[in-house]
Amino acid sequence: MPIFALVDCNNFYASCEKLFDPRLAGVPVVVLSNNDGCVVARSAEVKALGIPMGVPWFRIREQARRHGIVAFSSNYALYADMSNRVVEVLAQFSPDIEVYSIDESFLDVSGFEGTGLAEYGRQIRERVQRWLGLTVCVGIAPTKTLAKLANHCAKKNLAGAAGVCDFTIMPPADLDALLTRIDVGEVWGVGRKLTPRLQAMGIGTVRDLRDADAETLRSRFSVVLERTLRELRGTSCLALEEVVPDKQQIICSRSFGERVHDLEALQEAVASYLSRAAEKLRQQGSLAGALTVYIRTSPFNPSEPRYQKAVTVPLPEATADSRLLARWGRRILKQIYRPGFAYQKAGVMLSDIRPRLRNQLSLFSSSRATRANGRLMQALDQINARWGRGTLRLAAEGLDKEWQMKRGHLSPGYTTEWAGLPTVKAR
DNA sequence: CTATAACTCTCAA
DNA sequence: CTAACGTTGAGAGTTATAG
Repeated sequence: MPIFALVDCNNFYASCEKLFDPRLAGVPVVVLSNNDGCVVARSAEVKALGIPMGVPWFRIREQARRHGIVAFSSNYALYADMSNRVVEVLAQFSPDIEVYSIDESFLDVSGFEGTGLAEYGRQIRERVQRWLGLTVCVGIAPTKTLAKLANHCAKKNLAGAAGVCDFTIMPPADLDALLTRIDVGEVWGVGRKLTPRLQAMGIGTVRDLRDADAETLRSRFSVVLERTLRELRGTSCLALEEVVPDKQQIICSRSFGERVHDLEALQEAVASYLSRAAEKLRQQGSLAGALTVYIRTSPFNPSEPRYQKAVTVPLPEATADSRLLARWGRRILKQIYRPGFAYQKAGVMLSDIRPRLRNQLSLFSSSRATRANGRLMQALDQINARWGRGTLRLAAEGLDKEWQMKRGHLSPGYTTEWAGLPTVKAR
C-alpha cells in the first residue's frame, strides 16, 4: 500500500522573486504571465487584498499602484533553477519521487512511518525552509487525490494543520467533518465545468462527492470522475510516475508584444518557434512526422476583425532538423496568411512524434545526408548549450524581433547570470 | 457497419 | 497617449471518414 506525500511550494513564483530582495519582505508581489498579460502568481499580501488569480494586469494596474504592489515579468530561468534545488532537497526524503510540476512533487513515503508521517512532513518543510528560504506545505494520504486535498488543508490551515496535514492517522469522523467543509471544486480533476454540474446534482462538498453513487457518476460523467471517486474513498488508482515519458506533441506559441500585420514578421516568429520546438524534439531523441502552424487575431477585442487558421501537414519523412521544419513552416504560413488583420499570436506544433532510432525511412531518402544533418543539429545544440540559447540560430528567425513579447518587469537572473548576482552597496 | 482518424472538450500548473 | 487578456500537454469522448 503506497502512502503519498504531496509537497507544494507556497506562492512559488512570487516567493522566488522575494527571495533575492529583502526589501520585498511584507510587500505585495505579483508575477505576470508571458507578455506581462495576466497575474499568474500572488504573494500572501496580494491574496489578502482579494486580487484574483488570472486577472489581466491592465485591469488591476491602478489598484496595484494604490496598494504598492510590485509586479514581475515571469522569469522561468529563475523559477526552474529554484525548482531543481527544491527537488534535490526532497529527494533526500524518499527515493521515489515524481516531479509533478515546477512547484509540486509527490513522494512515496510508505516505510517512513517510524516517527510518524506528520513529523516526517515537518522535517521536509523545515529543511526546505532552512536551506532555500522557500515555504512548502505537505499533504499526506493513501492516494494522490487525497494527498492533494490534504495539501489544500495544510495550506488553508484547516484542522490545525500548520503546513502539514496527514490524513492517514485522522479518525474517520474527523475526516468526514473536514471533507464536509471543502467545496467539491477543490478536488483534483474537478474544474470549471464539472463544478456547477455536480452542484446542480446536490454535490457541493468533497464529502458529497466521495459518498455519491459511482454508477450514476460513471454514466452521467466519465471514467475519469469515477477514478477520482475511488481515490477519494482511499483506493489508489493513480501511481507514482517517476520516469517522464517522451512528449507526444511539442508546442511553441507566444502572444506578440505588439500586433503584427505583415507576413515577414510572422515568418520570423514561426521560424523562431520552430527552432525552439525542434530543439526540444532533439533533446528527447525524437523525430516529428507532422507539423502544424497557426496564427490568430485577438479573441478578446470585439472591434478587431477576427481571423484564425491552423494547418497541419504530414511530413514526407519524419525529421528533427530545424531548417527542414522551418522550410515547411514557411510554406504553411504563406498558405494561411491573410493580409489586413492585426495578428496577436502565432504558434507551431510538432506531432506524430517517434523515436529517432529505427525510424522508417522513405523510399527516396539518403541516410548519409540525414546523418550529416543530424550532426549539424548536434553541433548547433552543443554551441547553444555552451554559450546560451539563441547564440547560433536560423537566419529566418530575424534579428530585431520586434514582435517579441513584452517583459517590462523582469528581475535580474539572480541564479543564472553573473550580472544578476545581488550586490551589497556600501553606505 | 466497424475501425480508426480527426477533432473537441476538459483539466492542470 | 491608449490599449491592453498565458503556455503547454494529456486523455477521454465524440464525430467524421475510409474501407
